[in-house]
Amino acid sequence: MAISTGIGGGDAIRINIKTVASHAGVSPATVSRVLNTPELVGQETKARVLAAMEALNYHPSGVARSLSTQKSRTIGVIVPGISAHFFIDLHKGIHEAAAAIGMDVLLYDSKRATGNIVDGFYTLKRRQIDGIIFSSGYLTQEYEMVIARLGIPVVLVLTESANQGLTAFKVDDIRACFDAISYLIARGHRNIAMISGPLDEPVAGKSRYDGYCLALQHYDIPVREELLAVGSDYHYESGYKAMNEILSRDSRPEFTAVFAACDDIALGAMRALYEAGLKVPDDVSVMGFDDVSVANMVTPKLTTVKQPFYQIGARAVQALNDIIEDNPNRLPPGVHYMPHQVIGRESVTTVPIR
Amino acid sequence: MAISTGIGGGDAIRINIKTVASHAGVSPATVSRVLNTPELVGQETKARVLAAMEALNYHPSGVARSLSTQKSRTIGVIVPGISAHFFIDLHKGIHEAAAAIGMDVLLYDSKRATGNIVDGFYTLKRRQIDGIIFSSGYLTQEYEMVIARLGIPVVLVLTESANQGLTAFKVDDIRACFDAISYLIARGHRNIAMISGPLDEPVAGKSRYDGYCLALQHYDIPVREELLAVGSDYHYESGYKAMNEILSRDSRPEFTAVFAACDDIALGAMRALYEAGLKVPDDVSVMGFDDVSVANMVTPKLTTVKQPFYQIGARAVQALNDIIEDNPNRLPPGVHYMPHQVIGRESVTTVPIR
DNA sequence: ATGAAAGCGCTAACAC
DNA sequence: GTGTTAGCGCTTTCAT
Repeated sequence: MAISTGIGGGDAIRINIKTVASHAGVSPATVSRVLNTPELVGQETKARVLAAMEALNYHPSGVARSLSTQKSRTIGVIVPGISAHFFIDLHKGIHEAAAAIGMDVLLYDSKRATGNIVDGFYTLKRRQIDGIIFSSGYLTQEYEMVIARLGIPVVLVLTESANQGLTAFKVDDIRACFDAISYLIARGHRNIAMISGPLDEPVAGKSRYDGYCLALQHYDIPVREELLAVGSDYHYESGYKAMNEILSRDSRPEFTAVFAACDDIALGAMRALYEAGLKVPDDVSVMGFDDVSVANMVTPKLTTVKQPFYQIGARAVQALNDIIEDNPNRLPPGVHYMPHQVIGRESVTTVPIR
Repeated sequence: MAISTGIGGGDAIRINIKTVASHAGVSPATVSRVLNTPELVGQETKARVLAAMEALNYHPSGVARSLSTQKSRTIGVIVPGISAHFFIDLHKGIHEAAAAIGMDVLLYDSKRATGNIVDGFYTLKRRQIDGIIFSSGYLTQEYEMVIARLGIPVVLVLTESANQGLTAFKVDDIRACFDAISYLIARGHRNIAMISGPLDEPVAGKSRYDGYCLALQHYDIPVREELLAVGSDYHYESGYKAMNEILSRDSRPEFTAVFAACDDIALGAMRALYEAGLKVPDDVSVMGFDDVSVANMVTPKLTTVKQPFYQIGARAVQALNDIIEDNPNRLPPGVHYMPHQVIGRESVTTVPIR
């Protein structure tokens, strides 16, 4: 006998709930109770158990617990790459909100060599995560089907889904860009160039350009094609290249301001302007989007539109948890817009009247 | 009977290994085999099982597997805050290397509201993580004792431990700073200011200042106290404040270059210099440390010392895995220095001969 | 307030 | 090549 319940003669003795129980002279159930519902345990029994845990250096197994309860207290986060400045605050919001409710976070990079997005869902499913926060681009029908099959709660962040069946948190990109351009127009700019992201990308690509167009039209300013350059992604280099592309067009268009689809692009554009001998903001104003931390660390400090990444992350885990716990007052599916804000700094100035 | 082995009349049928087994007309063990050691299973049996999995939309439970194998294929990472630019590449290295060997990563922020470092060890222990990568400052004796009690493999990153009992990966900070200062001296600088981190912090604080002093001494240049400002942390604001502090000293010391303990500090210093009407690099050269991505996105581009964060992260997970698997050719404990590199860009220039 | 016992879903000897 | 069975460490009715 002696199924290795304790001091049996073997290798390193594994301290588990049974060991603690027998050491404290109680049943495993009681030990479990002091761990989970201490109020249901008698004072002195509890004390004995606690002492035994301490003495035995006991650490309850989360995986055994998860197997038994069918919950892992873990949320999975699917992102496209972990290096964007972009994601720092989002992760912080997610992590802190998760920590606050005793949840852990498992990150899945959908761009990593061996995987892709669908793989991410499967991987996280295997891990028994309780829910997923998804921010890896537009959520297609295909993904929605996978999610449905898997039966995992999913909340979207910085993006939205094809048929609005999932709850999502993001900024109103069109509106935010409309406001950005209005800010520029209010300062006298009328020839405003834009460096967009890929236009076949619905959320940060197309809609930000749409916002730009809408604002121009609203103020009766013609949208001119020669003032647009489409970046191939959202990085510094793309901004640099795109700006140079505009600068080197046959008939170099006049413009007093540039609006970039994100801060990194704006920084690249500023560099190109600098190399072309143009001063920011004296010769041309530059406006970014995101308000990543570096926006405030460069000279001139970048005027931009702030996305509340931290809050978006935090709200997402709350919403996800509400779904997981089946909280009656959980949010309905659909996009929930989070407030953006134009942050005026140094890279935009008023156009001198001449 | 019918322990809910399958079609029993209940709520949502849970698909587990048994369901798949009976559906395929084999035993659970065989299903387990096609999952783990497919080569030991007959061709057509395997096919039947695979088909059953597909048909039933089966996803093996990682937690049950972990409970059974006593391994979670997860590594924990303890960091002080997740927002430093600093950590982006490190995390990328860790994540990609981990993904490559089928491991997941659980991040624990030691600065998060409810926790501290010791708490982090306990939390991760409960999660049954297989090992820990620690980068939350100097590893004290106290922490080493906790680690020993917990019996978890730990690898250090960007830091070291009190008694060298753990394997660690980092740059040789003293040497790296020596090289940085030598680079400046080779370009004619002799009056070199430094903005250090807190000097009571051994790895990035004290040792980087030591490297600075050593280099000066090596070239017979006196170390002058009025050329040092101690930052209260490693952020932009500290650099800004520290630079202003030097600039506003009673007898403003002469200097042609500033060496910062990290890039963020360097950026703050550049701002202070700019506001003081001093041009970089014409009036004063600035040298950073780290080579975070923004170093290359500002104008003038920052000359700095590159720490190979990505490689450090990747090496750490390899080393940790070797310890976990008890690989015979695993690395010995102690610090393993990773190569640093001076990256010459625009913020440092040669001192004009006068 | 506490105990007994049956699972949670998988793996790993050990048989055949 | 495949099946049997005993756990892995915890939670959770159901008794008492």
